Amino acid sequence: MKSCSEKLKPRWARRKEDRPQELLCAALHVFGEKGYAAARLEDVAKRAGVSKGTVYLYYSNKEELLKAVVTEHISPIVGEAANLKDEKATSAQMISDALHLWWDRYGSTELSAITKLILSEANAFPELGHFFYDEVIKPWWDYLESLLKQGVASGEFRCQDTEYAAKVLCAPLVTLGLWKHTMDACCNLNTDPMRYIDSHVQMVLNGLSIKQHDTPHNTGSAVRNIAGAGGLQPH
Amino acid sequence: MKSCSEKLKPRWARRKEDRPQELLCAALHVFGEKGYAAARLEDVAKRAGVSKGTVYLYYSNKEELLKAVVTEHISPIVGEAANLKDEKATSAQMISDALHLWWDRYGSTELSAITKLILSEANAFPELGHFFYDEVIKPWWDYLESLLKQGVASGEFRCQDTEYAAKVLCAPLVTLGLWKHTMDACCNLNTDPMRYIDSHVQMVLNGLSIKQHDTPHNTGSAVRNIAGAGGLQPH
Amino acid sequence: MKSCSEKLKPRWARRKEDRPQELLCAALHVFGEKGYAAARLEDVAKRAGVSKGTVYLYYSNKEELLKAVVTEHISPIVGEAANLKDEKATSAQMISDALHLWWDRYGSTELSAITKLILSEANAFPELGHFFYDEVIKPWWDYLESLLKQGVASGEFRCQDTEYAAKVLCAPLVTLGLWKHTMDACCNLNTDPMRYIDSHVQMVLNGLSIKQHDTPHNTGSAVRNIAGAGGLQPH
Amino acid sequence: MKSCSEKLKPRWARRKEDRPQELLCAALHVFGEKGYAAARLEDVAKRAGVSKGTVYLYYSNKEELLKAVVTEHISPIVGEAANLKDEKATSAQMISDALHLWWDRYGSTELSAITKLILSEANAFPELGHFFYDEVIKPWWDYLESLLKQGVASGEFRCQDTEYAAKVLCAPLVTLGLWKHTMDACCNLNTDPMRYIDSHVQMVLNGLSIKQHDTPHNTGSAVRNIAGAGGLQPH
DNA sequence: AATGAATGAGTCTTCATTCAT
DNA sequence: TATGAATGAAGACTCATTCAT
Repeated sequence: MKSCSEKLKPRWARRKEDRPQELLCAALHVFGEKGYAAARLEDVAKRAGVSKGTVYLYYSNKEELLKAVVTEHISPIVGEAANLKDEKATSAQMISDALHLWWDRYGSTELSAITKLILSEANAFPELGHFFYDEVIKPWWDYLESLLKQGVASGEFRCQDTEYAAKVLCAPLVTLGLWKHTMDACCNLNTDPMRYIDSHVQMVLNGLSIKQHDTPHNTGSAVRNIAGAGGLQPH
Repeated sequence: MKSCSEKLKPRWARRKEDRPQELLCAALHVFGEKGYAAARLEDVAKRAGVSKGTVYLYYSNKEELLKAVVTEHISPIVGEAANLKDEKATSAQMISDALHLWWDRYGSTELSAITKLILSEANAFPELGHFFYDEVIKPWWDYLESLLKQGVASGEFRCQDTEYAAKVLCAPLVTLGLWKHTMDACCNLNTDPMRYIDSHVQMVLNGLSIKQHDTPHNTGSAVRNIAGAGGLQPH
Repeated sequence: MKSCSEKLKPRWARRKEDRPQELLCAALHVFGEKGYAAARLEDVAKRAGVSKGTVYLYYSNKEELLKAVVTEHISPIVGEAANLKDEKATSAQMISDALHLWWDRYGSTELSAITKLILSEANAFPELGHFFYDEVIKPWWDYLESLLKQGVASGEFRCQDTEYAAKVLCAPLVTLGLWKHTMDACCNLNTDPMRYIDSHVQMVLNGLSIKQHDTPHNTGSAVRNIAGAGGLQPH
Repeated sequence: MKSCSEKLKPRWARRKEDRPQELLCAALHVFGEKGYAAARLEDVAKRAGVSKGTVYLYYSNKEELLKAVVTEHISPIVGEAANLKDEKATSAQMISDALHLWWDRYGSTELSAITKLILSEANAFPELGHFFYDEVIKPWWDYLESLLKQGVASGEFRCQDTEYAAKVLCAPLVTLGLWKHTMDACCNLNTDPMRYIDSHVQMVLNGLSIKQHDTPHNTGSAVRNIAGAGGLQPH
């Protein structure tokens, strides 16, 4: 796997042993809350209980700290999906397990702040986005697709487009993770993750429709009902 | 209505009425790409074809510009979902139409940069998150839930938890919109929106499982297969 | 008299006829209130009921406007003191009249804002200070000194140092004019000019002491009573 | 206590404790010379031998710096007048001493730049004017009035209006302080403070008139002698 | 290794000044 | 003449980074 992390490791992996993890935790928190640009290194230092200068003993600058935050936090789950073994279980069960696993190991922890961080900063630091895609997203997509294919092969699942179905399967969990870090907080919502995941699993496995039928074509009927619909400007 | 890319008239010939929209377009682009904090007003001005000072003739400061970007871009779709009328169509068809509508009217336009912007800045500007939730998200959730309930009432759908199912229904579209603005770009992916939406619609309507059954309980089987799984720190 | 104004007139005196006096009045008000640097030309324009650009039709820039404000407002009283004729009155009466005249013609009008303006800006625009000194202050000093000398010559006054006594005679009126424009306003005081001037006139003519004696020497007794007197730093 | 002009230690050796006073000295000088609005913080910093950013380590912004300049420079003389003790001296002697004291402790130092500063900025920062009035002016007025009353009570002084007489007594010293900072500089005058104060003291104690009489009423005679007297506009 | 005072480049913001109408 | 939108130089302020201790 030609991942970004391999290229990056020589640069980022120095002083791994003695690098205080408090710094990375503090940085994830502050970066996650404020975004990279608005985060002040002094706040990170304060939160880690050290002085501003100390940060520079471990990370040569703000950008390196960001990269370390992402890579170090992610490293424990790098390749995790790829190592998931086939189980002697129904495909439905394995899909459900996989989605719950993602949530347990990722979405429900502060690690999910990483998602927000990467989405926000991927334009400024494309290698971070690439790294995240290679090490986290793609393996999960591949794993979910393998489950789907296995289910189709065994006659348990119907699925015409396993590649995109895998992407779609992940999506609500990603959204949920983002949600917990943003809208839930600012709107005083309190989305229940288990209820959310269960709804998702239930829907994608059994479907909404009692009587099976082809996917409806987009009739555009709803669109027609919007009076005076006009955007600000065509983009 | 002129497109953002047209730069016809010389500076001085452009009228006061045109400026705000030109600035809002430019600002959405720059804010969406860089984030609020990292965006330079000079870049916004340059993109709008004006000088730094001109921005301040229309928006009293950077924050007001951000708020205007969000509110003005969103205003055309405010209440849109709430105005969608019931159709004489199957519920399946209406769900499909609704999801396609969302994409046509929102996800596929530069408006979707708003989502990223709001997720990134909701902590710093909670009123923006709140506004977006009240005016865009909640109405759509409500609309989708009404469709689900209608389908259940008519015997067409099975759905135990219409509230959360509505949230889940939206999620992949949100993710897709974010994706187009971040990972697709930085990883040279080129996710096909129609194929993605169709997979989503197909899955949620018909379900993956050929033989219907109860939602599997989370067995945690996948988790057990991960060796040495350990996060950076407990969060 | 080689006054600054002669050198300056060629530059400042243009367009005298059609130059709107509202502009100068507005400028005096705004400059007097905010000071030169903090005054916005737009405020001057607004107060004069014209647009920003119009100011530039009459004054080539902010500095010229300031100079015009000073010179034009002062010109009616330029040389006024020098033209005061000897009266067939007691010197005491003439001193009193002179001080009341200063107040009537100068201190009590918005012209006194000029004093504040000049004191504030004399460092930045020394020629203004010089002009004011030559055209207003010096003639008044000379006039007052001439009255004092006349009084001494006629045996009505005792005065050892007519030059400095003249300066001192003016001083309370200057202070009063400044006071009305600053402290009176911000501290809600309401100093009564007539009562103030009368006290001044009474004191300088008749003196406080009932029994005449020499000016006491500074014994420094009061100083000795201040415990721990210590400034911020020696200057 | 080192003087402002000493620049001994290299930047890095100066301690945190020294900075504020160095900055306040520099700021008083620059504010006093240019006025608040026209003063550039960079000039203050340069004069204090530090960089722009350093100012903000000690004062959160320009306005706070101004307030600190005023309050810190004034604090040593706050209440000073109120603490002046009665002396076993003639009231004339005490008046003379008091006026010389004011000059020694205030007018002759760079503290007198404060007066100019406050007069210039009292409109913009009324609390500064108020503070100065409460802490410096009013106590001095009260002190001088107490001396006058004491003199009247003991039969040494005649004074009908001690309240206003006290105000008038201060005024020439205030004017002198302002003068040294403005007109003296720009007009190359060199007013001799001692001669000035002595003239003032002599005049107010003994009076100009050899033969005592009532305060003359304003006859307006001088006014009548001015031909074509006409202000710019009625104010 | 750790500190935190100091630095100065970079950005927001203001406003004198210009200029096409 | 008059307007006011537009400009851009200048200055307040922030904060990543350095460095003497």
